[in-house]
Amino acid sequence: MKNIDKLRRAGLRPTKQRLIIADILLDGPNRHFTAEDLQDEICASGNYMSIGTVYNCLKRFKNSGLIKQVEYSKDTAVFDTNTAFHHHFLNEETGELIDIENDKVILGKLPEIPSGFLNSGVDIIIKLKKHT
Amino acid sequence: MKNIDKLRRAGLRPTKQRLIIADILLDGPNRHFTAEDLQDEICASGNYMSIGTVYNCLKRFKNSGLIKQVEYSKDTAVFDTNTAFHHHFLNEETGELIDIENDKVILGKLPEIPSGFLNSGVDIIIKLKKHT
DNA sequence: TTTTACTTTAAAATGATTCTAAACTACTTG
DNA sequence: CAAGTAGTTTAGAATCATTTTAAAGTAAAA
Repeated sequence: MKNIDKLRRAGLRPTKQRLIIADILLDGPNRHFTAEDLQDEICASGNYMSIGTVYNCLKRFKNSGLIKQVEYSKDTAVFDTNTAFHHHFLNEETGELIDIENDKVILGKLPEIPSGFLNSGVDIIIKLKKHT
Repeated sequence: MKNIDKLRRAGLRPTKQRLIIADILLDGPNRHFTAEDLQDEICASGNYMSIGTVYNCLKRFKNSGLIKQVEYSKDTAVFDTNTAFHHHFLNEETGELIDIENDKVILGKLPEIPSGFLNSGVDIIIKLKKHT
């Protein structure tokens, strides 16, 4: 599907800026990135976009389900083009994330959910350090 | 053990400020809190401490293993007096965290660890929404 | 077209956290 | 205990990611 249609289908007006971002994010392989990473790529592709617009587009892409945001990053927001339910390895030294497909993990036992609540998703992070 | 000894044992010089914080954090039941929460409690206890000192003490308490920091909080750093290995429920509406003791969760299957690395810890977050 | 609503922009504002340099204090050594 | 020194606290400035603002621009609707 063309990116302009992905945007329309997601309920986003296909502006020049959103198409530039869609072309970068929605075609290639999955990746993790920050707003600044993306702005650099936009520059590298010969375009320009204010950082405010980058943030604004990322928020809308996320709210429309075109991308996800990684929940457990400290200082800087990290986004993820993999919108499937999945988990992550986290390289503690570099901060690099690696996807773990959902079927690679099985939870054998879960705690009782507090009454009045529903489980609305489980995030698993496996931290990695270099083997000595 | 007295808090002054907990500080000494952790390798921290027991200053007036660190003792105030130790008295608040290390005696009662486990809790999750931000730097600002703690500063409010310090005020409520009739003391005063600059926010810089609060942050500085929290960093040192954390590095000394007296407290932990919760890894997956977005805007504001959240600390945890529970230093045992454990997981969390996250109330998505309020941001409230609830501890999950480690033995309440069993991982039945784990993905293969990337070569050259070691698993250095698994964090599990179970997100909660209100039951309808 | 003309209008209307939504977007983009630069720049200012915000909010959490860290840094700075000076004043202070706990511990060490003589 | 006296004096030194190394670590600590402080207010305030600085930083950094992110959001807001208000004006100018643009896509879709009428």
